[in-house]
Amino acid sequence: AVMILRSRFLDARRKRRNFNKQATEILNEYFYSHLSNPYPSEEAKEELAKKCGITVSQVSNWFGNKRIRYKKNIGKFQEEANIYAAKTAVTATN
Amino acid sequence: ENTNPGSSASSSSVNKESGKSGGASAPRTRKKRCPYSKFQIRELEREFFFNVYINKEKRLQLSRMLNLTDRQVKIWFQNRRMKEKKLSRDRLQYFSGNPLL
DNA sequence: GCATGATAAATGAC
DNA sequence: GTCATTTATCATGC
Repeated sequence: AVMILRSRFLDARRKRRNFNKQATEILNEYFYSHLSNPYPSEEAKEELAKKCGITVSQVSNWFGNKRIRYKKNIGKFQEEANIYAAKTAVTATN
Repeated sequence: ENTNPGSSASSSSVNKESGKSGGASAPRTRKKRCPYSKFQIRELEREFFFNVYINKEKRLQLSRMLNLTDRQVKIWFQNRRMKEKKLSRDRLQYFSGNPLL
């Protein structure tokens, strides 16, 4: 009985909701500006979580998914990579 | 419902890689993740309910019953403890008026 | 129909 | 042992 309730709690949490566009922007900006080492520290994760309005676990999930999906098909993310590369370049010059 | 390498008679299959022997052994590919059956999960959860840490004796017994390696059972308990810890953190957030979510 | 977030096996650092 | 992670799988959004 206890385990049933427990599994209910888990399954309920698994109902997924997409992040808002601003949060995705922030996460992608960090990812593509640290493409050589896309492993944010614990402090960086907390800061990203606060800025995005999500939990640290959700930040870890996002980076885990992003790293492997990027590695598996770099070509598919090339356009996206260029966009954020240009974006960070602009902010750097300003 | 399950094509697990453990569900039935097929005993001698996948694992074994004990090879640490003479040098040239291949890069030993990572074992492909195979989800466990409902029966296996039920028995693992049942034991986890009694004690979060499993001793070697029960581990071997359970691994034979479920057709898993003792290493798989050991790792399952490790992951299960981490899962329980995360659940505790989530419950804390849930009951402490956190404006997240 | 895939994109996406979360979870479940499996590895490795420490 | 913990714990961040990789990888595949699951469940949902759209």
